[in-house]
Amino acid sequence: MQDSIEHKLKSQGYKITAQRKTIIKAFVKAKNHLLSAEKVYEWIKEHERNIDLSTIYRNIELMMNIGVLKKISLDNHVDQYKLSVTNEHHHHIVCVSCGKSEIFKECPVSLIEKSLINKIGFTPIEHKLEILGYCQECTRKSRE
Amino acid sequence: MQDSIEHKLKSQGYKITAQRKTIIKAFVKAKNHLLSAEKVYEWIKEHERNIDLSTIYRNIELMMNIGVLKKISLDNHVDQYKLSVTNEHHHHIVCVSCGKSEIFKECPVSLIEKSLINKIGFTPIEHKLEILGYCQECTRKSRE
DNA sequence: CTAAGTGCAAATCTTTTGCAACTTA
DNA sequence: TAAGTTGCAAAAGATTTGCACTTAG
Repeated sequence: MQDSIEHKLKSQGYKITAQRKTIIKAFVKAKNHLLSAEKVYEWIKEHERNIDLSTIYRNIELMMNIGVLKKISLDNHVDQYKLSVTNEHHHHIVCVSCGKSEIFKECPVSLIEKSLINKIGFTPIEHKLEILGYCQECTRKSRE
Repeated sequence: MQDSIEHKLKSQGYKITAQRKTIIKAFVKAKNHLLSAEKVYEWIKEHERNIDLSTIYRNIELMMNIGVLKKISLDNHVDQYKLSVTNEHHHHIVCVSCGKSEIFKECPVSLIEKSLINKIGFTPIEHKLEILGYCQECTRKSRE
């Protein structure tokens, strides 16, 4: 995991710095818990040396660009992130209490709400579904 | 619409001020387009008198609290809002190009992605689905 | 009249950016 | 050594707050 991400960075011409390693490590350790930039910063400050927040933001962006990190914005003005190595389409079940998230690949909501979630003991209290794309008019305009 | 919202405010002991009326009007006029606080501010500045941004924020929060406004956070650090009078469970299809949104009540994603969306000419490019609730552990803890 | 609401200015909070100094390959 | 990266400080952008003044009921 750590290695494969570093390899991916290296293969795209990015340098492997101590800071980068540490930031990746923080996400690997977090497993499926969502981390905000601030949380990453604090984890690193506690477990390793200090890394500037701006460095963390820059590397989070980098990791998103190379496709190993996914952003999840809830409604609280703090972006959260987690590693996402698979290319398969999937969604996340996020615990609003502890921040832990799990991946599910069976997309339709009906499956989710009924069996899938109950099967793992998750108590859904709310779900957000936004479908982004182009409406009829904008689809037409973009063709012109 | 305008009246029913004002009535709801009044019935809960809030005063009907000129500013409040105008803010509601902006959302009513916007129909199903999402509006950010800034957009509301600009619309009002253009069509009516000036209202301070803080007043707009305070009233947006108020309207969310009484359940007539819904917040939709996309990934761009700008909260957007739209009137939501129905109590029925529903989701939104949001055009990333023009900001127009539509409600759909048939929830399962499979329906959405297949027929429903194509039926209305919407071109989905991405969809966000977050299910919020409590994971197994937190569910257990909350029972204790 | 008086509690609620507004405008203004300043504060907060998250995220971004410019730049000089420092590393990695 | 050169291009990429970092830390620091400052900026930016969205949202919130304190407070004196104003207004709806």
